[in-house]
Amino acid sequence: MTQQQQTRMTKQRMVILEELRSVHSHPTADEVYGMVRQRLPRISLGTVYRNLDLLAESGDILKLESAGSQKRFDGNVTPHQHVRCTQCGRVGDVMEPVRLPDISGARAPGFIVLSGRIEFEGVCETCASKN
Amino acid sequence: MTQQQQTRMTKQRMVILEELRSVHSHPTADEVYGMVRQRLPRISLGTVYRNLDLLAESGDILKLESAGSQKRFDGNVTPHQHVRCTQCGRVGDVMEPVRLPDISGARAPGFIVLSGRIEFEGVCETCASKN
DNA sequence: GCATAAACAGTAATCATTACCAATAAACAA
DNA sequence: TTGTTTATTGGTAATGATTACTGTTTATGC
Ligand SMILES: [Mn+2]
Ligand SMILES: [Mn+2]
Ligand SMILES: [Zn+2]
Ligand SMILES: [Zn+2]
Repeated sequence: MTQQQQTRMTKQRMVILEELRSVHSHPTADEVYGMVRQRLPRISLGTVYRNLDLLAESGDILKLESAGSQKRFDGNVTPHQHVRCTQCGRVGDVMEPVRLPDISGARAPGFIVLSGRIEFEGVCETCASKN
Repeated sequence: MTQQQQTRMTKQRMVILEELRSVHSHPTADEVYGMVRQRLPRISLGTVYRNLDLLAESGDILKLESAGSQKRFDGNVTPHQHVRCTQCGRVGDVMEPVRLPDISGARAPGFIVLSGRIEFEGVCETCASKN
């Protein structure tokens, strides 16, 4: 019988969660580091990474996956869809979600398909104004 | 009048393209390197990366956006959908594609939504048998 | 308070990808 | 065929994001 590992609510973890919930910007780990450092100037980047992973694992935040580039985090765990700017990688929330059609027909040899989601691409205002 | 930059069909570029077209496995750059090295033992990893990018830019191959720490490449450029194994990151092709609904209603403040695609997740045979 | 071990700060290591550069070889005209 | 041009190469160093390590700190329960 393995002892259930305790998790402690540290000041660092608390602040990371609060900061992430206070924005809609889907920041990267490095951006979270910048935000949190205003309140905890001595926090280390490693602590930010560790807690972002732990918070994602416990379901308190979302870890947004995308190939290659750096990962982004979301304090809003209610189901919603995302757009990614193809130029800078920024992520935004999609209002009026597009309903995902029935997935059950999707066959992929050698795979068991479990879920599907719609992934949007576009351009953010900042990048659009640069063109 | 800037002179249009020439592109040369080198042995390396040719073999990378051929090898990528000969498989359905959506290999990573490192896996392509392994495949190509059987025919060109002296090729460098940098050359593989460079050519994969050039081939993707010219539309001869696809650079997949799907999540994971490494990017994956596809020699099949005809439109199709992908599943990604959540355990190992392997990518497979989806037969009987699920039709993407009209996305023109998708609004995202601060973004111009340009496209959408369905991203599938699941488990590959290899990982499934390990459970 | 005191003991325990989860979590921390600081730092080194890893992994994927890019950048650099002198040497090589496609492409093309003579 | 030979020569000229310069895109591309192999080898290697550098970068950027993330993870691992380690001695110290601190949240938590008694
Ligand atoms: Mn969001
Ligand atoms: Mn494919
Ligand atoms: Zn942008
Ligand atoms: Zn798998």
